[in-house]
Amino acid sequence: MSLTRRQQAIYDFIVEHMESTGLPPTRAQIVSHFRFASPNAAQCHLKALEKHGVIELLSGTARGIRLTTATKGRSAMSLPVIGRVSAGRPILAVEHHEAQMPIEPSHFSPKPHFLLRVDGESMIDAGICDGDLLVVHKTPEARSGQIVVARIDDEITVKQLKRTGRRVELIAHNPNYPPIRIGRDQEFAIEGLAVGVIRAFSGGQVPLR
Amino acid sequence: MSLTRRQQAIYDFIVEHMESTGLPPTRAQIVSHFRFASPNAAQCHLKALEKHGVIELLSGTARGIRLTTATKGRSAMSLPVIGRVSAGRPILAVEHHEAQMPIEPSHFSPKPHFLLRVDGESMIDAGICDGDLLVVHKTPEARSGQIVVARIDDEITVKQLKRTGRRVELIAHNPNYPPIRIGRDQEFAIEGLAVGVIRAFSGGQVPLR
DNA sequence: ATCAGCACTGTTTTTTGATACAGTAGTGCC
DNA sequence: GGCACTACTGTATCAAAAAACAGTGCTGAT
Repeated sequence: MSLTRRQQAIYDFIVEHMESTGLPPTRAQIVSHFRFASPNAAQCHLKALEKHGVIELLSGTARGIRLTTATKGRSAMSLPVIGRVSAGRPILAVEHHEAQMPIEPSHFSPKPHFLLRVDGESMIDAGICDGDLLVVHKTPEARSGQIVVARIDDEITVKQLKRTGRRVELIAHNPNYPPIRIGRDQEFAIEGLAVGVIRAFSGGQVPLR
Repeated sequence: MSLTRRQQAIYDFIVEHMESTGLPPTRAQIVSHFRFASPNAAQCHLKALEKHGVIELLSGTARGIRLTTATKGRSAMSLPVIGRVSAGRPILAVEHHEAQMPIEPSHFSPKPHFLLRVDGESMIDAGICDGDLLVVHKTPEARSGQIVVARIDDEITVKQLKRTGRRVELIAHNPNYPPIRIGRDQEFAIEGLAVGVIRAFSGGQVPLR
């Protein structure tokens, strides 16, 4: 059952009012915004919205309007954003922390541990662009085909993992970058598994190929 | 100048109350929580907190307590996730709300208003894949070259905007999709501007081309 | 020793705000 | 035509809530 046009307007006003002032509106504030002549107009609309289940009215309390949809499942978790990783230092070292960013952990699986700023275009065909924040689950294990954050000697890189028998390869997703084969003399470790990407377009700029 | 132990407790109670009920507490609620005998105890504490600049009191309004910006920055802003948009209904209508997700608004510019779930592969060469959440700034205006959320008649689509003189074209970024030219008889509106992308890899699955 | 500031009690006044009751007008439906 | 439903006007009442005023006792600084 969906809202009528007028009910939607009332609902939008409540949301807007809460965002701008931090408080739900009173009946009187709804009345003055919509130029109603009677507080009962607002009251009836609120009752209708409650009947539709989109808000909850707390009887007898001032501004007792609660949004039922918005209140659900917000367990924001703040993850560290890792910037340029300097050689020879562990990836989560304090000096690599660029910022802290809240994300919804339940949106990613497995559980994310940190965000890594992507440097370079080598994974562009996998939809991972320069400057993107890669959402990473910290783990030393990964299956062939997964996108991983890997360390070769002291270099951190993001590539697709490919295991052929005992040989490990890191596949770039950009025709200009050849696959990387791990030599016997190289130190290799998987730092984490890519579980998501967060990108911000800077000023309407588009990452095109 | 920092808060006293007692003032901190009052402040914590306000934050906790707002998180659990969605409303700031009244003086009476502070009184009953701290077992005060007088409403003035609460009133004086609120005045002290306001003097310290951590809250703002809206004079004469019920529950008129606002947490100042310093504390607001810590908690992420929760944006609605818009799923499949049904024809003929406004994009932000309640029935399209799929979920609510906290994000860091300052990470995106201009200010994001909602998240739109991307349907289809038409923008894959711009790094926007099927199932991605597009971070959208709601605006009816956009410049040529920007990626927009547009409505043609009753269909919502994500494309790159191209203006050539008076003609408007929507460019897909996938060689299999031709550009869309807007006819004179078609209703066209820009719903918003893409300011970012959030993607979750489902179970190590990689979006490859 | 005194004074400012904190942390309250106790009381009163005045708004603010919720909510009930009684109606009116318009629409779509069967 | 009658009924249900939306969308209001207009009035009234009472509880919830803000906020002022007048105090008390304590602590720590000058």
